[in-house]
Amino acid sequence: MRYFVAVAEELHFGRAAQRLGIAQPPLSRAIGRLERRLKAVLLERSSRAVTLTEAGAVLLREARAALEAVEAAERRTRRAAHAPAGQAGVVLVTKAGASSELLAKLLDAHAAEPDAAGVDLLLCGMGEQGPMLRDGRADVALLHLPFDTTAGLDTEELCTEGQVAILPAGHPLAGRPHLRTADVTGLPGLPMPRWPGPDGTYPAGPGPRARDHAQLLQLIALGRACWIAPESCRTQLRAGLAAVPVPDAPTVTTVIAWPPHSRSRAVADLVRTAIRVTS
Amino acid sequence: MRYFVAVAEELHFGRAAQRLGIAQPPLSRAIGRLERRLKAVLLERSSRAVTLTEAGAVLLREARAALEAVEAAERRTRRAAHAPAGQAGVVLVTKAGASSELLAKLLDAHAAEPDAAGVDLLLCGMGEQGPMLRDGRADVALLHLPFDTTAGLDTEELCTEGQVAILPAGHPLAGRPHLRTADVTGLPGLPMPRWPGPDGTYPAGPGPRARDHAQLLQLIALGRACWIAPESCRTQLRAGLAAVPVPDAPTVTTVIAWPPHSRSRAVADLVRTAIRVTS
DNA sequence: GGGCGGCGATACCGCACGGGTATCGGCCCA
DNA sequence: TGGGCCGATACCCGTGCGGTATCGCCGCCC
Repeated sequence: MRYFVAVAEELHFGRAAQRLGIAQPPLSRAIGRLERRLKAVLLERSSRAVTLTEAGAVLLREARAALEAVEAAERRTRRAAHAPAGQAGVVLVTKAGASSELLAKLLDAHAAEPDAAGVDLLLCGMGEQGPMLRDGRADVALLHLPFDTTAGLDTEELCTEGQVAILPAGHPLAGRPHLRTADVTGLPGLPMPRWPGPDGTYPAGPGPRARDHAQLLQLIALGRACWIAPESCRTQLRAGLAAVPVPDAPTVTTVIAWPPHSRSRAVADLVRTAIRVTS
Repeated sequence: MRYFVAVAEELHFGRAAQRLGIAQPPLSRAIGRLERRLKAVLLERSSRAVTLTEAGAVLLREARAALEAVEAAERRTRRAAHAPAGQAGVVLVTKAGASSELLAKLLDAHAAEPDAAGVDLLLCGMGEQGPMLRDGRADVALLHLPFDTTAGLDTEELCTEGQVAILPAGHPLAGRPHLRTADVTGLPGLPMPRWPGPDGTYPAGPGPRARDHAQLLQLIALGRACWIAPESCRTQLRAGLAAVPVPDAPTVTTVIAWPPHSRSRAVADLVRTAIRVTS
């Protein structure tokens, strides 16, 4: 299956074999066997190009999910076994720089519980929490709707907040009591920065490129960009930045999420604590 | 992994091997290899009994999910390939005897769409829709909250309705304009029937045993039981049965659900049609 | 148009892993 | 203390997977 996913992604047996660290002939035969076993033609080979059939597209989606599931099984088992003193730790993942206040309250409250499991914190980029939960690198996540997707996860809502525009402190708009989204999106000389997608490339278009929140804030302080962010980030603004409420921007909901089949006691405890802290 | 799940469920190498159709020694070695590969002790063998370690319990949960995922991959691919004329069909699963009116409307509306994919209908027992979606026997399901769980599924709400008590036509309560839950639950001589769990066994306690809706309705008509069910079932009541609203019973929400990673065009079409039909 | 090069399939070979049978070793129980 | 149960080990065998060499096909370019 790993083999098939590699070929389906590369659409090229040679490169796929290279990526898998095997030679090309065994790969060809493996795919052939898979096709015979499933009694399905997965790839159309036309001597110049390899294309996915409809069945192949189905298998690609499903096989990715299946591989993630077995990776998750291996990783979680390894973690459970290697945990010191039989105390199974939980890995909590969230976007770097987001919800830091809530996070601090949650970690403090959880640490204060009797017989609390250890919590390992894992910070990631935007939109990476879902894959991390699915492939077992993490057990629980803090997500921010509507930016993150909760597809396939169990969730509990924690809190909602409005958004603010982050501007250079000296900017004319920084003194306003509030702004509309339209006021901020088209500012000459203050474009929204671009973020790298999951594949590491930046979308085309104008705007400076930023890799994380620190870079973003620095760009704004330098007067090269502006941004719209949840209110709670006001507590971590550095000098040279101003925040102005944007009432018509969508409200942001922070939720705690976990893969539905892995509701271990430790995860359930953490979720309960999170709800208690925010209610 | 299949091997480990078998042993973990049987807690007995001999029986597990038998269930898997292999001999016991290869099974022992396979588990040993797995433990070495994961660097984890999964089972405690004490010459008289086999018990799961904490890591073993984690792997059992995760491995079940992973196995379901690969089963799903195989099944869906097989279906996609064997579909006649390259027209990928969708399997819609729902509880036998539930939502039949909505179902009819949905199927009619969908068949009337241009270029609609074929829909295979699959009826199942209570609470079996989740596993069916997860292991690929079905692609979309109609669920009824709060009876079914939507954990790990993407859903769209379709409709909500109150519940009614189903009583023998001649029963004294059958003439009332409405009832409370408490009026129905403790009726002498009219207990709630018991349903078999997923493992096929009946919970202990009083009440006749029923295997499906037909048996249930017959039991009620015979004056041996009563039941509380969603309003929509009134349209399919046979003679000898009466339905009385129960305003304080929880309202039932019918949702359409699908596994999040498998949002194929055909599934998306069906979901859209379902929303249109019920809005 | 013919030679060339790229690419997937096939042929053939060796090893290693998964499966089988026979047997051992520890433990409970009679 | 011996028998029976159960998992582990020993040993053997076949299949499957991986490797190298080579073929067949088809665009491309000189």
